[in-house]
Amino acid sequence: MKLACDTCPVRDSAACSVLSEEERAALAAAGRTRVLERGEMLFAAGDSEAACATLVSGALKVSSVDQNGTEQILALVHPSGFIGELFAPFAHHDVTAITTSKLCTFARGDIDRAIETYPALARALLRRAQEDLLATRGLLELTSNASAEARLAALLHDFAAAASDSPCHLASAFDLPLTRGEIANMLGLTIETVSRKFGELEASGAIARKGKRGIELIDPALLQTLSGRLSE
Amino acid sequence: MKLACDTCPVRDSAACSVLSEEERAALAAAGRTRVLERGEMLFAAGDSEAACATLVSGALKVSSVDQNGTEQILALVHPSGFIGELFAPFAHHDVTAITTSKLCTFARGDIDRAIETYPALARALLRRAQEDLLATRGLLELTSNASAEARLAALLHDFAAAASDSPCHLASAFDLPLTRGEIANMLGLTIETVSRKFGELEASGAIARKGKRGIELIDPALLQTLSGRLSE
DNA sequence: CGCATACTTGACGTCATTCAAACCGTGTGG
DNA sequence: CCACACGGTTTGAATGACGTCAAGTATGCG
Repeated sequence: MKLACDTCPVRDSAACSVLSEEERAALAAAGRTRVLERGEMLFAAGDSEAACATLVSGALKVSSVDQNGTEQILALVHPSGFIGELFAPFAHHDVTAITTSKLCTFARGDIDRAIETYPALARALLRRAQEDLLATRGLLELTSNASAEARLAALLHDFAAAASDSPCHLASAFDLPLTRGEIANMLGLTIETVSRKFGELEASGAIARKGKRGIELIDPALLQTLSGRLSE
Repeated sequence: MKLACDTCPVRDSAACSVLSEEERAALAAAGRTRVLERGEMLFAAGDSEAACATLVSGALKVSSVDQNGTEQILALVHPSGFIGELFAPFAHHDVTAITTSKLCTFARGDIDRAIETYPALARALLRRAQEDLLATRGLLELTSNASAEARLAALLHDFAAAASDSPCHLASAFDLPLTRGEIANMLGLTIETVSRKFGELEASGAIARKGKRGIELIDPALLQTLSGRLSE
């Protein structure tokens, strides 16, 4: 499918937003849009010709599978995020849709060429890479030291921030983008522990559960306290 | 101090190696070399005008301090590595020398200008950022699921690889670049657990300890097995 | 209606932490 | 030269948090 940049919801926030109209059109000629349903993979660890992509809508997870066969979620990708290891000969991780996702994909060679041709694009991708690095280090801080309760509280806090429109406010109610199992994989816990801690957070009055996925923030300040983070 | 690129040990591997002689000279005019002793900080979390730097020799750690006051090591930087958050208004983490380190530092404004002027430099930094991302995700995989023994075994394996000259061989003996406390902070463990696991690794015949810092690899294959990693 | 998938809950075991004490190499001062 | 203190390390015993195993409860889909 051809790209339709004109109506793209992330045209002002994705990496390609730094290009001029003509440059964008030239890049778009090489790209293809693709839709992935939940569970479909963009590429798997080990793929040698893994595509690169900008996420237009939906959500992806970056994960790996260790020798025990358990999945470990390393990052979530939100709309306008960029996926792709530009300099590695093969992909190191799996990338999978966690909700129906629309992507703008490019062959590696085309992206390589675009980076050479449009220096601004290289700078934009550099910026994204540094932001990804920061996010990954945040997850690392979380999973290394904190208790199970603190990890879950912090993750809920992040989800509430991501679900909100404005960058500085929390959404007071939102749906979990992940299953319990995925939350557990992300936080380095088990499903059972996550489930128990959800119960404890609800009992403590920090949150309320609405069905399986719905979360309502009753006491955001308490959640923040439990997460063990200073108010940022 | 002025830069002396001609005799720089990382002149062929650092980000600036992609520049031509003239370009490098122009960039060097803006840079300053700096030496940090163990424990000295390049910059601290929150600094608004944190410098950027290429590490010439020695080793650095990137760390943050959580509200309990415990340090969490997020990454190690080896020679030819680049440090600096180019797009953030302030530094998010501390950067500290763990051995006497020689750096090539640049003001943020100068680096910003260089990235605009030399597209190849932006691409080189993009590559480094993606490699850093990969390394951080590796540490994330390690600390999330693995047992204390597996974490330590994997870290020792990495150190052995880093201490070796050739990228595919392990050094058979090397000195630990970190104290027990730093290893513990890096792996999300306590000093006591690290010390115990060192004892168990030695008892199992995988390694031998020579003094406080020295490590000799007796059975690298066993170490790999204990680390729970498939042979890569 | 029946099965599958996701989630919850309980009892029990295990591994890492915690608290406490001893150890060791090094530098300092008597 | 020895006594001493100090930082880093080792070791031990007890506690506790999370994992494991196992059963039971929704929710949804064919």
